[in-house]
Amino acid sequence: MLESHYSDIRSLEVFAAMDDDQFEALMRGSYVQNFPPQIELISEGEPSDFLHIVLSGSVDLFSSWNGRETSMATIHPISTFILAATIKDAPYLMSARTLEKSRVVLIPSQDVRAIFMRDAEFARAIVGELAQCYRTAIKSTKDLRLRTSLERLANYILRQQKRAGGSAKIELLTEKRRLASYLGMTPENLSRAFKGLVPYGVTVNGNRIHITDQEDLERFAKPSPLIDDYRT
Amino acid sequence: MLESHYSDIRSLEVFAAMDDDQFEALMRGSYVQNFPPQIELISEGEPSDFLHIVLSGSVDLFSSWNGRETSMATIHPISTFILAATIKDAPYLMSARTLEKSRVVLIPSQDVRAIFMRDAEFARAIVGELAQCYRTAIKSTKDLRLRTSLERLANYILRQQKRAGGSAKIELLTEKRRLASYLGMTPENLSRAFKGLVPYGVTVNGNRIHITDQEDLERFAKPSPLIDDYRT
DNA sequence: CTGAAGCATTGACATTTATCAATCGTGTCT
DNA sequence: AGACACGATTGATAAATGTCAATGCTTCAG
Repeated sequence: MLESHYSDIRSLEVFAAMDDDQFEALMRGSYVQNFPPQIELISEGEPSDFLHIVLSGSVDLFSSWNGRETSMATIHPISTFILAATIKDAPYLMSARTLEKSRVVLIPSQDVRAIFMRDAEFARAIVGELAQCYRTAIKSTKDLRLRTSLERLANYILRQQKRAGGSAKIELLTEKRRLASYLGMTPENLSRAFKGLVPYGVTVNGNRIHITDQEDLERFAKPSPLIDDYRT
Repeated sequence: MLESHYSDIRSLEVFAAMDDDQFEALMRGSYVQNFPPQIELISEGEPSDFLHIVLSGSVDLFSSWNGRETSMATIHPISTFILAATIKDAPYLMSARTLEKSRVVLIPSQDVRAIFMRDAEFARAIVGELAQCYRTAIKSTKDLRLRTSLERLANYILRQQKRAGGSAKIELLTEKRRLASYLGMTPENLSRAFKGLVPYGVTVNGNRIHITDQEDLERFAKPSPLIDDYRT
């Protein structure tokens, strides 16, 4: 693998504290590949052969059952995904597909596990990462169980606004059909939900969202750090 | 703390491999307490002062938002809970209450974090535990997103049956109102869902569930190891 | 420029789920 | 035994969400 990405990857929390030699070893065994959009990188149920890192582009994690499909999360650069399956040497619970042209690092799971056993700093870093993933999953479950679809959309908009710096005008970076799936509803209902937010100070035009009444929206959405703050 | 529980706790996967001295140190700083039923042990949002271990009885993890409440999981002996919050030194995302008279070990979170930094074996064991928790959370999200309430109930019954050894007659160990909350529905709908399963070979009488047609139920429930097998 | 493809939107309708109120059943206390 | 408390069930109704079909709007290839 080209050394040009080393520093980017190294700056990830999971790899930051580990031993130099171990990191080199990990990188030497890994591959970097470019994928076109809509390529299925992994399929749920398969053994976890590689730990993945998105360097550029974006990746959708989704799951299927009985002919239905749901989008579980979107991975943006630079981050790893399916770390838990790699560590436990267990089958993937989600499938992954590129949303756009993406550059992805593949690190053989065996190597990750071997170095996990050797390098205590690496092990500790993985603890931090997994705890984060777990807590994010719990938050997402709370979002789903405690809120209606309208409330989920309202809070999603507020989260995106925060990520974008707090401006009253933000842009949707995902297709609406995928956003609908992510929010646990149909595209038709997402359309209606956007209309349902007009009384609370939200207007939509294509990908542009305009928050005309921040206070009103927040009063309706009732965002909570225990659900909506993905950093803690 | 009394030494009589040491071996029980030590046999937990998280504590099994760690250094003897470190384990002793952890135990020396911890408390064992007996709680009556319906006591709120922790509240979401609070700082995570203690790692908890249920020795006997059972504990319900639940969350609230905007006046609504949902049961997230039930903890049975012997297991830890809220490990992620302890390790990250972050606020609890869920509240916990005893369901029955319960014996609980409280280990100061500071001690856990200190020993986590010192003992590499402990750190690795925590990785295993967190990966497990994460994967269980993902499975539960898939259950919720991909299945109707009737399907969730059907699969719940099959999981309980497996846990109970596979007999055609099993007993519900939880109140129906709490089961309803856990399955993401109202008690009224749980009643109707049980009736809705009669055509697929399930009859209910109080706490007793009788699976009269195993094949039919499985054909309807379509259980999947990627959702319903909590061990992998 | 034009047509085809694909997503988004809308309306009508069906299904699922929640809510409210009443009733039933069971166990407990006196 | 009788009264009470409490969860479970039932029925009627409302609200939320999904489905289907038709239409609108962009984008992009030819």
